[in-house]
Amino acid sequence: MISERQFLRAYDASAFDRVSVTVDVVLLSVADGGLHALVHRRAEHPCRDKWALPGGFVQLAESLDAAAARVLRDKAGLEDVFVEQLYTFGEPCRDPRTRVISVGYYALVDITRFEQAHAAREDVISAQIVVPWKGERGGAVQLFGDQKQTLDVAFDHAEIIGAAVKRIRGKLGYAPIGFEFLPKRFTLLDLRQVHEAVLGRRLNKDSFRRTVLASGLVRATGQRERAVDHRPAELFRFNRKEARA
Amino acid sequence: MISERQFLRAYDASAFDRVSVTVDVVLLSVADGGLHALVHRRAEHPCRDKWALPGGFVQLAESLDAAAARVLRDKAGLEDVFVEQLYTFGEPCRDPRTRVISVGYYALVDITRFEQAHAAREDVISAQIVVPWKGERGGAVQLFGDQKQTLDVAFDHAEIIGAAVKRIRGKLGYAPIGFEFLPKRFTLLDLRQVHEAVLGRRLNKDSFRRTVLASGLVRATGQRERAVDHRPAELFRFNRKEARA
DNA sequence: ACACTTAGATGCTCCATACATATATGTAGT
DNA sequence: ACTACATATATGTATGGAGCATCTAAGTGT
Repeated sequence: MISERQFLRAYDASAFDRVSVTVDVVLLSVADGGLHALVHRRAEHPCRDKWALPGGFVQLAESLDAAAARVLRDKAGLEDVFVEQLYTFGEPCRDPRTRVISVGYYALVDITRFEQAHAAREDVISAQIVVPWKGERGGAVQLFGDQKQTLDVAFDHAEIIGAAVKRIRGKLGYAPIGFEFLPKRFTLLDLRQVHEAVLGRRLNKDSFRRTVLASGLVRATGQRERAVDHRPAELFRFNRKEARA
Repeated sequence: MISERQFLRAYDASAFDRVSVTVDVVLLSVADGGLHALVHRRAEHPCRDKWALPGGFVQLAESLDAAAARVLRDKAGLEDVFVEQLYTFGEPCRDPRTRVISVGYYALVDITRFEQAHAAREDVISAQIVVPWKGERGGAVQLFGDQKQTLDVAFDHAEIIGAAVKRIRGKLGYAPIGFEFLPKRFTLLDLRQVHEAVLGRRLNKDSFRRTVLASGLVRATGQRERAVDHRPAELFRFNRKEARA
């Protein structure tokens, strides 16, 4: 274990006109009517014991997208995930060690894969927890744990999470990204609840239904949900071909 | 003058796990019913004589936004410009010298300032020309000069320009960015022509008028345009206060 | 058989935009 | 001064999507 002071000295010595570039991934999912982001507790300086996004340095021969995929594979055990670049954060002092520019990404998974990622890497990273995002207050992103406990977030990662949420909120209106939060088969209620969770407000049941059916983005499977104590809803699939057109 | 070969050797020698980060700015304006981007002819290797975006390396103690503002000041003679981060381009071989990651920015100015930027720096950069953007063909961005001459664009800068155009096209629908292309006072025809140029299609005259007036984003000045051989239109101003709300 | 719950369909209203028409206000020509 | 012309500006109408209410369908539990 080395001190933060030692860290700073070691990094400063190698700093010239080149900088380090990292990729930080906001892994998002929807559960219990809210958005959740995956964070882990940092085991080392700097920001030790604070909560941080999974991330890693970009390798020399590796594209940014590849780095994001690698981070998801190594730190969350996930492959073939919907992932897109978000924004690049480059304030000179965002990392106390040296100049580190972070290219933010966001990834969207259904709750099953999210739980897998949550459980997968307890050996490598000390802990990973689910953090519901409750909205902004005074311009700053607020993260809450189970009992509305404010999280102590490392670096500028709260800002990155906030930017990710803002981005998918906007994108939900014109891009078929809600499906990424759902399993292969889902009911229209599931889809609407995803949208409500992302947007943070209730949506009209019938309008949502009509809009989605008219969009051609979903295809009925003929199957129905099971083990419900009411009329079972039909199960739909995401119509990826239509989404491209 | 040194050769491309010398360049590669010099840069390879200093390459380890850190990378260079540049900022490239797509300076856009609207004229003659089309979007124009500012590019200059590179005087040095690599990509000598090809057309490139104004850009520069990010300094160690400088934020990304500050780097973009510096590039605009030094290479285009512009200050206080609307500028926003676009996307970060990081393919390993996008620069033949070494690993260079480029944070793309876009800046929007009215045609007067664009002409200023065009004329300002002929001493430093060999030439700067206006490039109308005509649309995509086969997925790749096509750049045309005066006589539909396809430009030979340096690095992946055609991709960056294409991304900028796509971004402002989408953003025009929900953000007040069309005003950035206009002088302080403008007619509603001016504003509509800006929107048409950006979107690449005609808009309904009356609907546009009603929508804009109802948005509260413009404030009538009471003045009218002059020296036109028809009924003069009223001059409006961008209502920045309303835009924030 | 009946109550209960949610799914799913249908009709109506409201609002924003596209489209059409009418009027206003300047210049230019006679 | 009058008229032709061009564009600005205003108003009316149709269309389509979203919100809202109501009705029927199809399961479970008593």
